[in-house]
Amino acid sequence: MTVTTRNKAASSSAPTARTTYRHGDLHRALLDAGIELARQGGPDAVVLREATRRAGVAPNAAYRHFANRDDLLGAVRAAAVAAAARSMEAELTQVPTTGTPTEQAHAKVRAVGAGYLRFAHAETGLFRTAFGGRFTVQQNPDPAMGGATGLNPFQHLSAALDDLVAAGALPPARRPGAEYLAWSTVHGMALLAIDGPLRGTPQQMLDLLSQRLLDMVERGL
Amino acid sequence: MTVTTRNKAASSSAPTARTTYRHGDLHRALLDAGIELARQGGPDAVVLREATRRAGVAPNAAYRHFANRDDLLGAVRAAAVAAAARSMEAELTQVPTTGTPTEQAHAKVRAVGAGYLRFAHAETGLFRTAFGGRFTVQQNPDPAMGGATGLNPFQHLSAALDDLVAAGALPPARRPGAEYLAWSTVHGMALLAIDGPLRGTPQQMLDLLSQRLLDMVERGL
DNA sequence: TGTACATCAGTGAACGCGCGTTCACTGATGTAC
DNA sequence: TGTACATCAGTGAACGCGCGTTCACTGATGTAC
Repeated sequence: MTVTTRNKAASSSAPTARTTYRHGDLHRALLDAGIELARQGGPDAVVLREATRRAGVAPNAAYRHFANRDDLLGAVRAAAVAAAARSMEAELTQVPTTGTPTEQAHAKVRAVGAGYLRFAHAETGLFRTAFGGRFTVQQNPDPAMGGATGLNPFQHLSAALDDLVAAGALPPARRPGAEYLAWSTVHGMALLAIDGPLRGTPQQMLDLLSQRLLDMVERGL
Repeated sequence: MTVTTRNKAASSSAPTARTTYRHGDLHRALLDAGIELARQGGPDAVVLREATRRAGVAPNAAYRHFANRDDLLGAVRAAAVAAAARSMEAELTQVPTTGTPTEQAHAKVRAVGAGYLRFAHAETGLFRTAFGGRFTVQQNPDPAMGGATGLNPFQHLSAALDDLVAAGALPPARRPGAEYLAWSTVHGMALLAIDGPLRGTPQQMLDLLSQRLLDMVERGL
């Protein structure tokens, strides 16, 4: 590989000096920079000029790859939603395959909720980017919002609730709309812990509250 | 009343031309303008220059009454929290005084939750100002955040849960932290309905979901 | 294999915007005598 | 009751900031011959 080869490897968001006139993969670099900005400061921190600065490029170069600032933010948001999906998947893989179908189904619902809360806590900036301001995660979504399994967070939750019905642990009559009841609950707690009165609460206490919250959902659904 | 009398009546936020050099009650006028801005556009819309514009005054005149933009926003936020408290109180007065203590206690908890959700829906901008970004509503709060009864939203919820324990409908062991479980639930639904996937859902459907959500909380606590 | 050329990714300079905030001021008001 | 004066609420002008975005450009790259 010669020095003047298209530096596809230079796609990191670090402001390393380019050796080539062309960047190589500026689209990716801008997206990565945007994701990093969102990680640290939430959606408002996704500033087009700052992303180009980090990519080591003139501000207007971004317009070769994104229509405008909103377009970049949308791409960052999709990445954030996908990261949330992956967090859920990480919890889902921990669910033991032993136990009755009912136990497994309950464990899956808890895993989805726990993954959501864990993501909110561990990646506050991305969480706020994904679910903070105006957002939509539909049933027929942007594939960019899926995790490794291709399912987005909403779909993971739906699948878990479907399992609950299949296992006979949730009356079918109560199934419609149950996503929104469950989602409301964890969403609210996530936000109270990030921005609200639970901010600064010790992690141990938050974990306890989260468990009680998931108990409440199981019992209440 | 002569023309040059201090126009204390001119404290509305309307940009009516002043007849006097002094404004009369600019503090109030700026606060009212700020509240109106928050009503329409949430916390970010509380722009100091716009508030002075609406008060018919030079931009820097605001600094006679507020330390800076954040100070004004804080005052607007307190007013928004107080408005939320009043919304809860409006629901609480509807609770019938007939019925067993247990029934009444349950009804009060529902009323507090319903007031919160109603406020979020009816006054979206104020709701987001009060509970949208970083916020705190403590147990020993700014009295400016209380409603007509002097209690703030958090205190209303706490009182309702205390009643539930007193009526024997909630085991005392489950009382600590129950505020946060209940609050999470309605907070999450409020936000999903304002900014999230439930945005645009018909009011009828939202009311139904809200009732099911409150059912879930009652059953699950 | 070498050369001419079209493409288009990134450059450099500039724009208008609205914001929060500071400065030295002016003039209406209320008070002390 | 009238007058001098201190107070301080609101003025007018200006600042620096960083943003998103547009313009005409330049020069590296890949391709057609």
